Amino acid sequence: MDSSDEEVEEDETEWKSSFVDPAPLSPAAAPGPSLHKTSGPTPAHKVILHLDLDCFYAQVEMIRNPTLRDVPLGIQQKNIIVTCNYVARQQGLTKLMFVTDAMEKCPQLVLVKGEDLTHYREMSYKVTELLMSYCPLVERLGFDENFMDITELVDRRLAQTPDSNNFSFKGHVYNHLCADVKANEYPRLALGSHIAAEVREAIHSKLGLTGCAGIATNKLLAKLVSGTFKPNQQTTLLPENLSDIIGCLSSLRKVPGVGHQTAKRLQALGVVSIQDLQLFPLNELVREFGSPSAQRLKNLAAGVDDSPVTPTGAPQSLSDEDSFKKMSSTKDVLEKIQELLSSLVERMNKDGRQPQTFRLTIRRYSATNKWFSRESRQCPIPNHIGQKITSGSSDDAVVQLVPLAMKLFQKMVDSNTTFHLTLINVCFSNLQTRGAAISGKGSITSFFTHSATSPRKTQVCSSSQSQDDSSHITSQKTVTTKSPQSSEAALHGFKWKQSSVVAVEDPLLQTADCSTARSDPDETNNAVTHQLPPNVDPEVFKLLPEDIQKELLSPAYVNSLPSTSTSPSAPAVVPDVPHMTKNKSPHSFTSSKNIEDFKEALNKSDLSDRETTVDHHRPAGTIMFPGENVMEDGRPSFPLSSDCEFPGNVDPEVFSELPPDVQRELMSEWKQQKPVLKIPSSRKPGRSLTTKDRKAAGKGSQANSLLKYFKPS
DNA sequence: CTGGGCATCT
DNA sequence: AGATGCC
Repeated sequence: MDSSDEEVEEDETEWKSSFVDPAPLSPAAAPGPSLHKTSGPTPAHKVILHLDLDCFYAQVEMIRNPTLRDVPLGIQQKNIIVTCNYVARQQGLTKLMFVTDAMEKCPQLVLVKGEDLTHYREMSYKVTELLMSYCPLVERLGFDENFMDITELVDRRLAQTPDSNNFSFKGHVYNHLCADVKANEYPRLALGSHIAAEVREAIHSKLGLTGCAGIATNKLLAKLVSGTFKPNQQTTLLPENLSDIIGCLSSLRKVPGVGHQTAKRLQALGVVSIQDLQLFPLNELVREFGSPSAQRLKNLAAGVDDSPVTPTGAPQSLSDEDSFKKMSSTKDVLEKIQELLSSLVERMNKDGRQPQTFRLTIRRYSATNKWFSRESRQCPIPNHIGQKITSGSSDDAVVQLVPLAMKLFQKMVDSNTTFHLTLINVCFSNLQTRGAAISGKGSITSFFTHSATSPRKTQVCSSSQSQDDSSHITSQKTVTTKSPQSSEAALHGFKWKQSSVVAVEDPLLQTADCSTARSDPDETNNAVTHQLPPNVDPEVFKLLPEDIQKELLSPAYVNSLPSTSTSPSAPAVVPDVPHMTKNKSPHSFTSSKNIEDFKEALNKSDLSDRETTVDHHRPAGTIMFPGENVMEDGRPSFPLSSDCEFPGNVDPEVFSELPPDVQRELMSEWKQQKPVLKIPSSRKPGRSLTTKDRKAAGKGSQANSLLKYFKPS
């Protein structure tokens, strides 16, 4: 905001002289006088390291199957070679080629399917973990790139270097054949290059991976320079060569941060090259992009990047998706969602955190629009379902999530009209660290809560920078929302960390399962289920929105296809190497084991499901639960005491979807909490409880989590 | 004839 | 909720 508060990332005086056009200056690059705001040691350059693993997916597959090392290898996702090893590149293959083109160019190409990212993801986090053992400021960019702010590491090393006249560079120095003479001019970058070499060596010796590194004074430059010598090499950029590396970019698209859309808009302004952008009047740029974006673009064109390395920590969302040529039946959608959810729930469980939000995303086919226009709907995840995820009752969780997903699907797609989907994505977000905080019984003795009470370590991690840096960082936008998240992540990274490496089950979490195993003999006989299409489990069916039920029972589906598994085994594809955890096994809900699981789930979730009724005349949007009478306004019809009304911010529709036992639990919860929460029945529906409200009201009680059912609007 | 993730900003 | 951008 205030330019005077901004840290001066780029020491202009060091490179400006070599820069042809000094016009583009960062707003942060305030004139001299405002510099001595901080009287720290030096407002010196940061030292940023960018690490970029070579053809990452291919490397992982070559580790899993070493016989692939010597053959041209391509990683195939659908019809695309997303990456290939260097044997293949020698024969002219590049990233993101079509399979047909690739096979044409290289007939001996060996293909490995790469749609399941499990192994890549696991290896990716191992790399990030390893980097974090050097310094906490590690930011991921995709699965195969990491930024590190090694300023402190460098300065520490510099402080304990006796001979300040004997520095050298490891690896290449951009635009220098032999830059060691310059090493004493740039001792910190020189030390950075040594750290980079050590880090790369560690990645190689401990994980068997090679990669490139770039060492520079900001993220933009580090990233730009890291790719200048490939593969498995590293390059340092001296400030005096800034204009070189910026100037030799062939197009604006090469600038990280300038994507397809931005480049198009710039082109419309007549801005095509870096130089164009450097010379383009800021005013007009602001008119097109707004002030922040315009300023950012200007800075990028000047090689200026004041963005901090923001520790990534654990991901803020987990998602799983699949794309396909055509999907046009509700049954197929249902099955695909089941498949995606099964795998996603497993991952979520290993992560250990509890998701509070579920999102379903689709992409519709459109001749013109095929790439873009995804649509999504999201909803809160009822706590009892979230607990099933964290407690490991994955099949139960899936069974209960499918109806939620189908409900969201209905909001986007009218199943009465024809539709044509090309992608489905399921996503968990709003990930809560305090996993199974079940209060009804027992305090939260979980491992997490314990660590959460000692936030000391967090501060060490996230702001152990020099005073200059930390004050700068906290003045940046990122920290307000992100820092709490990443602090959490840093704290709880343990579970997250362990899970990504070994998949350890936390016994504390397991004991936290609140499901009081109520065994109720249950017979699943009803008149409807025997008409169900194949692959649709009756128990799942019962939980589905009524419209979906109708849809699935329509003659079109009942009469159609025996629907057996399709196994498209491509000719040239190497069979997957045998491994224990096949995450995306197309296990659907047809196996008897799973059916048993669902029965068990239903038994646990309800005590009175003697009979099942499906009311086809029920208005859309309500779900019939077995054994419960639900009135049309969504309120349960079981007797309620007069003082137990819905709080004003309860969405009846959401409430109606809850399993009966949870509905009862909620109602009794309200009876108890109402005096505490002081929710007037006249409360405006538009306003929901704030986070603070919830914390204050529900601290340590189940209400805290249950109240999250309510829609904010 | 187009991946399967992630993140941020609006 | 969508757009955009990164890999």
